[in-house]
Amino acid sequence: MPELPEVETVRRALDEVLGQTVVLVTVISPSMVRGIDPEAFVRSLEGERIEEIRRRGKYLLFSLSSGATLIGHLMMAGRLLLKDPGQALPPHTHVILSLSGGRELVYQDLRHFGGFRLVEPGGTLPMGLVRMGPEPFDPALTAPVLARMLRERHGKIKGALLDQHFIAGLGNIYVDEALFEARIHPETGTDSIGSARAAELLSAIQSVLERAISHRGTTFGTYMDLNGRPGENAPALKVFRREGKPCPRCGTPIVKFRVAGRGTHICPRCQVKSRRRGFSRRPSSSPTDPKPKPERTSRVSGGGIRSRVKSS
DNA sequence: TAAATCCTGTCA
DNA sequence: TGACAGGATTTA
Repeated sequence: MPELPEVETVRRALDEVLGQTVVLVTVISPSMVRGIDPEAFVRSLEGERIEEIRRRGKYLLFSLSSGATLIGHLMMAGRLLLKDPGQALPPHTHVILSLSGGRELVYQDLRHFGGFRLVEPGGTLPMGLVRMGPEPFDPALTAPVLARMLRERHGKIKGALLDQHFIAGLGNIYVDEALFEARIHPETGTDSIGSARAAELLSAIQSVLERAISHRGTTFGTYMDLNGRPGENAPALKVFRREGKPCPRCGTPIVKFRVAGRGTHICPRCQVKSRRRGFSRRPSSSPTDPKPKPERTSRVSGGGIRSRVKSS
């Protein structure tokens, strides 16, 4: 599934088409063009030169000569492919951009979840893009900043990391990997992660993503890069889709369960729910244990003091 | 904040 | 044959 490393891999390969002009647009599946009439999409896009291609979170943004922006999202099964006109169209092809360089940029999507938008200058961007959280490699995202973001949020850490408004670019694979790397249980409350562990988490997120980018992404099923090559990061994964296999750190079998509606993989020994002193939960709670009782008193509100004991 | 939803191929 | 996979949007 394309997450930040996969989309970044595609973006880098797309440098090849910079400066080229879109000479012909073929929309095979009108539903893959969103927020604009497909005929208007074709009319507006034809003749545009591609000036710049950026990535923001999991979005691809093509800056065009008129000032408009072509926005693409691969969602789960979308693929961009650069091919010669003679080559057969791959199955599930929805949109084709024929480029002045002689090649064709093909969008295929097995599940019809992804697609394109075209935003005119001054037009409204998709909300997901407007409200996108910081990039994981943004220098402004320091450990203290992340620690504060976590303190100000409620809910499970996995839910927060999957939320693009919280932090951009992570998906199920790299959230599981980063939490393993940082030894944090995915159901840990965001507001119980202290500054030290927030710093470990940020560094885990960055190293997991860096390694995946250097391997040109992770391929399990459908993801391929612009030239049809699979990514090579799968063997570097330590917990994702490795249930039953030994934890690379301690040998304990990896377990899979469900958090935030997603399949979640952890080492039950390395990733414990809470390590805070003074809050020792029942001796050994396994991830599949049903919660005995919420035992949550109403949250402090209305002038309550939020962090009185452990200020960072 | 979190669950339901969209979609279709794959696996049990 | 039905559960499952999953990112973003919508709904509660």
